[in-house]
Amino acid sequence: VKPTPLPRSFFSRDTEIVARALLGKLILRQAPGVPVRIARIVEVEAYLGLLDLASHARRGPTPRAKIMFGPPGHLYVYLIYGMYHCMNFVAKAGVEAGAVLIRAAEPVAGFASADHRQLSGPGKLCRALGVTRAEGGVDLTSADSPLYVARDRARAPRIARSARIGIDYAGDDWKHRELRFYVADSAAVSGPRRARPRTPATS
DNA sequence: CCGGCGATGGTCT
DNA sequence: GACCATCGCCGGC
Repeated sequence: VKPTPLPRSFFSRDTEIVARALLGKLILRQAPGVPVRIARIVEVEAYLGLLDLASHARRGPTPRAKIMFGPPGHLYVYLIYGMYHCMNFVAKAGVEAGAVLIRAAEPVAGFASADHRQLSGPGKLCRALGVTRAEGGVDLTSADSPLYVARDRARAPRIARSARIGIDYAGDDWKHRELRFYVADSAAVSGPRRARPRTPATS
């Protein structure tokens, strides 16, 4: 029996709220001839749409960005540096055009490798899940979709936050805003942690 | 362990 | 024609 997808109302909220709420949720990836792959989200970034100078939606509904101006709960996938894909969940419809970038996850089931960091980074995540622009626009709230999102049976994780990664081109206002959220104690988080635990001296 | 850099192609001006 | 929400290799310490 498949887990029940999160409803559209989950995604139809402020993008920052959706981003935080996605931590600990499960991504279910189903493709013909491949076992179902399941991953638990541990790192995300909120992109606030038209006004956000770091967002692809900042120039309005261009061909690439127009999916973010549509209904929430759909998938936005783009190609970066000519070789990697990144996946986003559309969070808020209409003019706001919010989206949440999924930056890292923990493998739960269905992966060929045992590497616990194989999903640690937005490009690595899409590569391991086989997600490309071909999946762009799919409905994340249907159990029949090639990709959907569901609750996990787990307590709410401890959450930390920081500035977003790789957006130095955005103005001073936006590049410092703490719109990256991650599970504080997960080893699968990519990039820097706010307070890196120091290795205790070993005897 | 850390910083620098190149790969590679779509998107928008 | 410039830019880019990345990754992993390579060399220096």
